[in-house]
Amino acid sequence: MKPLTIGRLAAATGTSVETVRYYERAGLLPQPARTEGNYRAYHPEDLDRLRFIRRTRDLGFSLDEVRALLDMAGNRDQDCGTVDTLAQRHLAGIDGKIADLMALRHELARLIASCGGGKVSECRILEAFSPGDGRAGPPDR
Amino acid sequence: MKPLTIGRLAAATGTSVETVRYYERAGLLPQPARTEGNYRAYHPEDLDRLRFIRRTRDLGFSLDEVRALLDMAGNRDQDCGTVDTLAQRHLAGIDGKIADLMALRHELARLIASCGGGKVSECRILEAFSPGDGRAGPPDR
DNA sequence: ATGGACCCTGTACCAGCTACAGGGTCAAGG
DNA sequence: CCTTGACCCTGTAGCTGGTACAGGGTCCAT
Repeated sequence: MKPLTIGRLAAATGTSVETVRYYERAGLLPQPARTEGNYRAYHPEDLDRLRFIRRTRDLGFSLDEVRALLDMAGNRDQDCGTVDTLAQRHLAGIDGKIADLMALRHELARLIASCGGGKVSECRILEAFSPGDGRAGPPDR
Repeated sequence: MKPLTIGRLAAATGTSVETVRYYERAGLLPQPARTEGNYRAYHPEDLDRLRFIRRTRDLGFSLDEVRALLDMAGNRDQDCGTVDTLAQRHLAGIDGKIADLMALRHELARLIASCGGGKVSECRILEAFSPGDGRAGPPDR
């Protein structure tokens, strides 16, 4: 049966080889055994671990959070409340980001709606980017 | 009257001095004149320009986009359609991000709701992070 | 003249990768 | 057996948008 090289590991998880090595450097993946020719030789469990990492990354957790989650997942007898807490906090962060983007979106949409074409010198969008005074108009140079 | 030093410029626009210098390096702000003692000496127009930059950055435009917007604002006789296009594209990008975050948010909320407390070994959240098979559970090591 | 606030340049750092350069290894085909 | 090409190795630099020093110089008030 085929050895689990870094290329195969990467392909099986939709990761790039470089990213796998990066995760190793970052301490998310263990340093694997090496073959005679100094190739990384992974165990099938590493596949699970990497999939876990990808999944949590896809859910927007930072590498630090992923590390914490991996630790938690390792302590099978520990209470799962910490996991829940971390997830909740992450959810709150996401909600914050959504709210920020919505506000921004509305402002931008309002600006765009105000553009009636014409020359730059009378463009409402650019005006809105400029300071609120009635002076000379947008920045020089 | 007081010379417009970098500190004053920064303070007047809610920017840090370091960021102002960074914008200069990045080509967003012109290289200002220098005093005898090699201090940057700004013109009042630079204030406008920096405010423009801050405003567009707050609206989520990248530095590249800001540079483009500054160029457009400089060509006062040009058609403002390009500005509109850039803004529209930016809006679409924001909408995309919002959609992504919403999807992510729902998934995460679902996961959190599934957590009934207890030990890590039976935690639904961690399970959901793991590969979809019924095997040994979360990553080792 | 001295202290403190300000300014200067240059460099390194953050996340989370990505993209080389310059080599070594391995397996298949001729 | 040798070559070719795909893969792998390490190490380093780059990206975005700043932030944070270190180690110096300047300015101004007291």
